[in-house]
Amino acid sequence: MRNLVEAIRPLLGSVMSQLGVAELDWNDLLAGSTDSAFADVAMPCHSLSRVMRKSPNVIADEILETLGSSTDGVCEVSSVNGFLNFSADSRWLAGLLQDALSDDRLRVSTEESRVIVIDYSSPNVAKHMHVGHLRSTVIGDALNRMLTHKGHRVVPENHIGDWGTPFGMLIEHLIDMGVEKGSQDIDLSTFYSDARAKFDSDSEFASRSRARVVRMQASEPETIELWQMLVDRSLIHFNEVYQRMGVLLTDDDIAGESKYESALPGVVDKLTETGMLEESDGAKVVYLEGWKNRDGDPLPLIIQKADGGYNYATTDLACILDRIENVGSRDFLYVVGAEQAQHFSMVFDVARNADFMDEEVNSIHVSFGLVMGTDGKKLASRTGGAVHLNDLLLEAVERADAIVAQKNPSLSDEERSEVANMLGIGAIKYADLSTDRTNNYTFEWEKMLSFDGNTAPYLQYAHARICSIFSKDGIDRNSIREANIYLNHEREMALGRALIAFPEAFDSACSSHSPHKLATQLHTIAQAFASFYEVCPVLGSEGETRGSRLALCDLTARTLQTGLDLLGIASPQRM
RNA sequence: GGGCGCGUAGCAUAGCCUGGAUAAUGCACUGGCCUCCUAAGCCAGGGACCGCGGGUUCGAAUCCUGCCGCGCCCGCCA
Repeated sequence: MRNLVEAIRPLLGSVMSQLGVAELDWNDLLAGSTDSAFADVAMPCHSLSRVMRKSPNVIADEILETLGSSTDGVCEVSSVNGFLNFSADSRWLAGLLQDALSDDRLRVSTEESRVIVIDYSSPNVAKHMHVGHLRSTVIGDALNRMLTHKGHRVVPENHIGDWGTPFGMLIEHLIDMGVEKGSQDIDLSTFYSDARAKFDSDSEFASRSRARVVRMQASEPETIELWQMLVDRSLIHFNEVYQRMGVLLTDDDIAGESKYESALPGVVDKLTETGMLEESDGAKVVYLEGWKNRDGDPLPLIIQKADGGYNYATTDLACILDRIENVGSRDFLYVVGAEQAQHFSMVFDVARNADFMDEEVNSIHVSFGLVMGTDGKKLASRTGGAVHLNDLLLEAVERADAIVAQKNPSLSDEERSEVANMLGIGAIKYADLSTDRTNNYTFEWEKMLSFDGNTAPYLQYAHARICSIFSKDGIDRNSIREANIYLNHEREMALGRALIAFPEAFDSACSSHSPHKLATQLHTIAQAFASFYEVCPVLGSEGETRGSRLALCDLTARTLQTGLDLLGIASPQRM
């Protein structure tokens, strides 16, 4: 109820100055009510007792009296137990809804545009994407969509694991497999583990692999060609998964570790210049204030290993420099699991201390918890290995297909298959996005695909129901953009309140990088709609009521569709 | 041992940043509602010492602090 607070504030301001209360003493008190049963906006007057030397009850009464009729047409005001309660006036609310109705952006404002880099997904070359990449991909993609909608230029960066010592064995394995077959034929499901097994058991293979790493780092053309085959094969796989998921990432967003390889010595040089770099057991490291290891000794961030190789930390630092110097961004989001919190904290510290980032740079680790199985442990396949993401997506669509076939047999095979795709993928994404990302979440098919509760299908169903109203009577949705809205029924008011809160929920979701705040509001809207729809006939009503209700339906559908789209979830017209 | 995070009805969660009233939502449970726009739904009801103890405050799920429990991280992986 941000709008109502802002509408009331000036009215209250003049009253408070009449009563001789300083702005500082009351300004923060006016806020959305904690319980909508009381009011939309409330002001507890208890802390004013000290200033006004009266009881909260008397103060609230006095303010109410002084406000007089100034709030007419905006809200109704009452005084209860030392609280001033403000309830939105139906005409005032209807006015806002009409603004939203005629607005393509549904009253969502844009911010001054910034260039925001979002680091997400980050699968590994020569491996299948697995469940470990799910949350980063889903959350990162939602943030990409949300912040773009908020007016920013988002630069997605997909830091695929495409470099480092494992590639020696991967390339040698590729040679053993018969390169002439072409990269299309590489079977990623066992490629990495086969190579690893050979590396561990076959010393001849292992030494070839080590030699190959050296040749790779020397950019030997033949080796790079083989490496490229592995990358290309993997990109085909990544893109297949991204397309199935409906994720925005493309090959243009690939920023693998190899991209920064040539910049790594420069990072070492720069850190050497600052005098931060120290030597420890042959490695070049930075010691940071406040970090201790298990034994209580200072814990370093390793910049260059004793063997001359580099770590992830160095790549991250090179990447930070690249973003500032080449990408032109000062806002970095890292959508990476919570277990890497310490790593990022240390990298950011070094980057700031070395002046790679000044105070204007916002570098944020957007962390998230684990995907858990119903057994309470980290989700794994029956054999204990990582669950392949593609399998997970296929199963979701398959399960959705079976449900849709049962619930709505009238759909054609083609339409059912489209709908199943939207429902299945939407269900997986929504399950992830609808709870606070910092918590672990439990992966449960039955729950996420249920049509009851805070699930994607429930929201999609609400949207589809509205679409069917319009298609039933062949009403052109654009024709009601200028309709007058009248909120005469209690449930129309409730729906109106839910819809009005959409922009502020979205803003809050953006600023805290928490998609669940948007999801929660969408669920509230869908619930309010279902409740309204039950008792307020739309097509069966007449005159201005019919026009008004059609407008409410259109606004609800567009809000749900927009909101789901911002989360990366499709809204079927029928289901 | 140190650091970070989490702990809210049987289960899953929101609210915590920025303190405010009878702690919100969903699942599950109980009872009602389809000659009527998708019952894939709606309405009503029961169910919570907000992990435990201190402190700050007129007021604490929310802020501070000490415990307890769980998870993750803690030197050449990413």
